[in-house]
Amino acid sequence: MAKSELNIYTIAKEAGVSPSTVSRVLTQSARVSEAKRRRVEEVIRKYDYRPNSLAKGLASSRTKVIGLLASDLINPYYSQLLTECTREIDALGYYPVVFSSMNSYELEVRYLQKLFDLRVDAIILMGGKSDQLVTDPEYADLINRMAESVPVVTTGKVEGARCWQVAIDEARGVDLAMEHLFSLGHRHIAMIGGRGDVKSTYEKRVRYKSILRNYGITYRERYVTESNYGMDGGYEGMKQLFDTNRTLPTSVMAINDFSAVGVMRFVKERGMRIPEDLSLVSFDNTILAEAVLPRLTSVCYDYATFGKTVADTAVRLINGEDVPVVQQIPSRLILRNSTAEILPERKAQEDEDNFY
Amino acid sequence: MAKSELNIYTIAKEAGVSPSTVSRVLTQSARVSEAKRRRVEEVIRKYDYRPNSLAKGLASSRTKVIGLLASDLINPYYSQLLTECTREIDALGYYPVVFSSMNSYELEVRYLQKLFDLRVDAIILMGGKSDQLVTDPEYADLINRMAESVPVVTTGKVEGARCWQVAIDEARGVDLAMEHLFSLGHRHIAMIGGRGDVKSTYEKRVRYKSILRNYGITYRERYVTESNYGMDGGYEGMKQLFDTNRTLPTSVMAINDFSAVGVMRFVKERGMRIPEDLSLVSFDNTILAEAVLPRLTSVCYDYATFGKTVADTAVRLINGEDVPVVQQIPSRLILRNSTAEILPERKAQEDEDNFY
DNA sequence: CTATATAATGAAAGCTATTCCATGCAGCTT
DNA sequence: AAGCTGCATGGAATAGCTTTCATTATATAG
Repeated sequence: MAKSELNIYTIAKEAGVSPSTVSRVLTQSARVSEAKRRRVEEVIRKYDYRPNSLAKGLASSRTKVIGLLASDLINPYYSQLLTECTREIDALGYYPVVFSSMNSYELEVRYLQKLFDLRVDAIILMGGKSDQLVTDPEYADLINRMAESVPVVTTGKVEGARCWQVAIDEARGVDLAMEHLFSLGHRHIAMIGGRGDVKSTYEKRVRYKSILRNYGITYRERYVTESNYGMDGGYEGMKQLFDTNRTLPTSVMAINDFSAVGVMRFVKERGMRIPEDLSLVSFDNTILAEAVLPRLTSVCYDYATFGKTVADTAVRLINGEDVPVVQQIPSRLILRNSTAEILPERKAQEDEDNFY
Repeated sequence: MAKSELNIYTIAKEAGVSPSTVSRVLTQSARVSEAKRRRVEEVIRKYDYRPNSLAKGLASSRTKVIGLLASDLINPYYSQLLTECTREIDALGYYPVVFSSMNSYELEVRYLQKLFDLRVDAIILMGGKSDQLVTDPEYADLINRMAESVPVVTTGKVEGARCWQVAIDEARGVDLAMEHLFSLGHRHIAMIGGRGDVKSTYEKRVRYKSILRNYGITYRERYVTESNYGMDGGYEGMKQLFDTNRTLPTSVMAINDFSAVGVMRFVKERGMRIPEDLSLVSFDNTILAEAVLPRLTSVCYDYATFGKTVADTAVRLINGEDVPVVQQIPSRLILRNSTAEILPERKAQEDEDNFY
């Protein structure tokens, strides 16, 4: 681990120019005579010199780095979003650095601060505290303090904080899913998994209720389960549904692909089939939806557009451009094999109002 | 975006001490009288002062950041490894920053350099060029240059480069998988997916052949397919197997969980069942292996140990400790439902040497 | 009570860039 | 020929911290 001893002064001396000139060659910020540029570039190549990003950032107060903070890497929802966002950030000439808070609020706050300390040019927040229904005022304060010197973009709305939001149109997603189920004859639709204190989940539930009302269908509390976002959450939710209903609903919306997998597992264990005995729609349309059999009909957010919009927003804010404070990402429904028309006998059951 | 104007001098002045003293309070590098410390801490809190990491890193030539570069975020193999590694890095008092090269060698090189420019305290490489069978000499050179001033740890061996390796014991994994299949009566075992120019795949294939030889079983070229690491790779591989063999092998090892899913899909489409008609073992044991039905019997690397070892290695190198250049992570086999005893009729077929 | 070791503190240099400002010089204009 | 313009360049200040060294204050020993 030798000392590098290699800096802009070394290069300048070796090339017979001033550090300023070397800097100009490096940053291409001003014109340098052809001869000197060539000479400097030669020396740089000869020594494999690489400018120190810390010094550069300190001196210029721009780092060309955009910091991403996601609450999880294992959930493909974040992986895919991160990947697309990262791709665009790169295309726009910035470096994307990723932190994962591993679902810990404590880490999230710490890393958020570190991102600030590192003087990244913009901060992008995905999930976690920024997706809570009730915003922790301290968290909003923190974001506000950062927002004074660095643009902050989130995928959830942080109440009372001056930051930009690129959000999914949750309501539209629920519309699509439910319309699809209705069109297949389903009237008894459960909503499995997720926690009500998470904004995106809360919004889905609100829409779910309101659609039922519009269609004149009774809202049943026991059709909505509260559980985590993993497979076990879906499994538990389905079990709960099974335990609290004499007759099962004919269809289920799972809060994400993981929980849908949990639902599938439970259903399979009880000897029922998907989609024949139960239609299943999930949200997120991650790679998981393609991986299982039957493949999942899923609400899709178009990660490419989503990630791109987030990245573009960040960069435009860096450039001081005007950007709408809220942008919505449209949802689509990807039809696969986990949904089917309700069976006649189930339909009959329904007509007799045999559902408990 | 107001100017912060907030630096160590501001704090020093406000607290009536010198910047050196503030620095001492900040870094806890030397003793400061109780009274002054309290005073300084108070002022820091009052202004919400946060030291600039760039300046700190520049001045101290230590950043307390460890850079991770993975070739992919979507593959849960990397997500899980990254997560565990990250967890340990955090526990050891460092900040983990993640770059993803999105399977692009060009990006990998660029980000690797950026990591160096950012003066991270250590660099961890996962996959990509560092897992190629034949090391690109320019790449090795690059790593060697970095390695002069920063420890580099990889999950694959980079030929001719002075870096540390924490690798999976691929051979052992293959042993476990094949012994398991043998014990179920299988003699015709295919190996699906992956590319021979990827070291980890190459090593698996080499072991595969040598085990067959040890058991006196003919090695058949057409039982090994060359394809990518996605679901389509597994699907295509299985199709190829189907097309080039009059009688299918009774079992398959898939290069990873994704390709196993592809295999399952193809098999399903042809109306065959897993595990009854075909036993399937995969490598990596990612969350995907738990998600599909039947759940996959899979070779597991214990991501927690793996990630921890990688992180520990990096930190020990930072501290100038001696660390073995190569460390192996043991494999286990996780038994699930994708493998079963060979069917009697298939067995009979085998005895008649009816296999083509 | 002096001598000496030790703890606390400040001053100043250093880390490695960028950037503003001043200067020199060539080429034009009049 | 004098004056002006504009480009190329170097010098010096600056960004915000750490760290070494020197100094002062305090405590302990003799």
